[in-house]
Amino acid sequence: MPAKTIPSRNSAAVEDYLERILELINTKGYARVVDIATSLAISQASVTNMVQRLDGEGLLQYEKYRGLVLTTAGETLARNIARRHQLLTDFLKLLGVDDRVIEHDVEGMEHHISPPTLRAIEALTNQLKRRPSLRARLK
Amino acid sequence: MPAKTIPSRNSAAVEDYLERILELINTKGYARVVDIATSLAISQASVTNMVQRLDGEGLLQYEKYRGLVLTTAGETLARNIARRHQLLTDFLKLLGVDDRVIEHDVEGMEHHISPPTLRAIEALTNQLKRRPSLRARLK
DNA sequence: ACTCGAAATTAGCCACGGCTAATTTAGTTG
DNA sequence: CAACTAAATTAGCCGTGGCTAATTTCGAGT
Repeated sequence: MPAKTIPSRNSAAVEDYLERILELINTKGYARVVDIATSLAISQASVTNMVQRLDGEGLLQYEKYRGLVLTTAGETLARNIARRHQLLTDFLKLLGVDDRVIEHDVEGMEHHISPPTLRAIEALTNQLKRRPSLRARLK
Repeated sequence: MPAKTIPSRNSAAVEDYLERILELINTKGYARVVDIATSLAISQASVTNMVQRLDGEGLLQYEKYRGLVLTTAGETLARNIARRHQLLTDFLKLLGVDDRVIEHDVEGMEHHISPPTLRAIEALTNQLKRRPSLRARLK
């Protein structure tokens, strides 16, 4: 059995990067530094920096000037982040929150929702989906 | 009409400080640097620093070695923050999330919930309160 | 009034995650 | 195949918000 990876809490920034990288790979087939930078509205230099860090943390494999791919660990993590993002978006959508506000708030809060809380919100969302009368009462 | 205050986005840190300061004032009648530090689990030096900044931003009045009081602006802001915190806590409580998890998650996410989202969650919470059968379905 | 300990402050440091400017690389194109 | 341009990288900077260590202030008690 190989050495365990140190837990190393993932910062909100790390999660944001992974989320966008996965999204780019899913939609374009690859994630270049310039695309990540544009998507996150930050400079290419900042992206290069972070990508090197994520490589060091084993979340992606990166070759200078060549490109990057997510590792298994990185992809698994990114998928979980994306799923959490989608769940929160669906939830707020059901509550009738405006799309712009949803986007803004989810981007902020998603990094702070633990698995148990997420499961609870998921259960609630599912109930809400099959109770249009209840949803109507929320306006 | 006096000069308008510059919007100046309040950081999560600023909100945390104001929240604790109001809580201390409400429970002990005053908020000393040492109490704020203990409550936030950070050093007294960090608190002194931030308190000076909050004074500069007009959220509290601070006199070296003497103490501090919230300004009207600071108190109003702190009350809104506290209310948002309570609302989120109540909501997750109704969902059956564990108290420890609630505390942790609310502390993280509270700073990212905008007023419209908060209102939507409030409305939902109120419906949930009068539907024990629905609540039961969430377990 | 003095002393002494707790509280507060200052000075100087650090990591994070941004930035710009300058440089290097790679790929396309004439 | 040489040159040009877009992409990427490096170097060096900045603000935020923590920290420790050293110093200063305050106030209580003898």
